[in-house]
Amino acid sequence: MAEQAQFEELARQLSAVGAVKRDLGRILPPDCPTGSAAVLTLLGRHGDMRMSKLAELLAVDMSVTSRHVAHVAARGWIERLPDPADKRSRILRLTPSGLEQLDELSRRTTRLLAERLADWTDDEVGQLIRLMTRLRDSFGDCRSASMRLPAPVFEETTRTPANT
Amino acid sequence: MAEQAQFEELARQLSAVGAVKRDLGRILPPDCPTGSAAVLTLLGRHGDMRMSKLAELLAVDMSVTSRHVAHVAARGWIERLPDPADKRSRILRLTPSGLEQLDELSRRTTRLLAERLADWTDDEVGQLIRLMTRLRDSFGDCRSASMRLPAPVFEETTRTPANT
DNA sequence: TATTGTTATACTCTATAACTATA
DNA sequence: TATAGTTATAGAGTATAACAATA
Repeated sequence: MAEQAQFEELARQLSAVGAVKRDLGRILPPDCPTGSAAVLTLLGRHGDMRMSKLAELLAVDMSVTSRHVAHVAARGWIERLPDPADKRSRILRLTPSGLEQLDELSRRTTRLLAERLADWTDDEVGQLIRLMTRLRDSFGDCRSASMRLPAPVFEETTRTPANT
Repeated sequence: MAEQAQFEELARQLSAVGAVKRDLGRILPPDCPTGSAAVLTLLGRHGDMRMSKLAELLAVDMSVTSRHVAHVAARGWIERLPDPADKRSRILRLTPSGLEQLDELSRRTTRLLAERLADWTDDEVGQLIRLMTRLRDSFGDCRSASMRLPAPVFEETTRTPANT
């Protein structure tokens, strides 16, 4: 278990990484903000899926997902097919146009990262990816269906909750 | 130099880490959104500073900084002292009340991270911090006064800009 | 009655531009 | 003329709640 000072520093770095995300967002094509880019990326990586699945992957509320999806659908980058198994549901699928857009996103993002991380080794990038993925898992496991942990216990915590 | 697939994956993870940030934001005290928390944290870590310095550390426009600062100042968590060296400038300083608030932020954040990262080793957390810090530096160096690189060159790029 | 998805509303963060005061 | 900071305005992301259609 890490020390408190480390957790504070990690929180700081998590806050600060927003600047990097904004830099990446700034180079996106017009009409394709970060929310749309995330939708296209996830559809390209995981293939066709329903709204609810996409919302889970995005880790945002389905109302938010609905907005993003409407945006990319309006531009013809995805189509919303009826789900034969459930008429309430809709299957999301990238269109050829969406694939092109996704390629463009990929080119721009890759180019910026290659430029900025020019002095990083392959291994360092891999390490960062691995740790960020694990960080996400450590947080996401209590959201998704996994939930294999019985719920956090605070037996040893005599400290007051300090809930203001 | 890393491969393209790695950069794509890194971009994806950077996008996804937003979920973790939102989780951290949700546990903040009322009246203290993430912007305010960032201001308090940076003042606590770096001591008194001017608006412009804070804006640089936050890596956001000074207009944004001004808003956040106004918010925390209105709640008495910081004071804005005149700068004897420059009447246009203002020195930001945490108040005792601000220090209390900062302690509360620290407790909440640390508690959540300790809970979620319970199975992480001290070394793993340290690695993640180190790599995220370096990532930020790799992006930030072209923003701050450093600017030691002569500017990105695209001599070899025959590819069209594709500025759609 | 519960679930999938949409829409309306509100809040936070951010950037650009116009403006004030001072250097 | 240039810089430090503020304010007005606008755009994007997100969450909650109310709602429609279907399971």
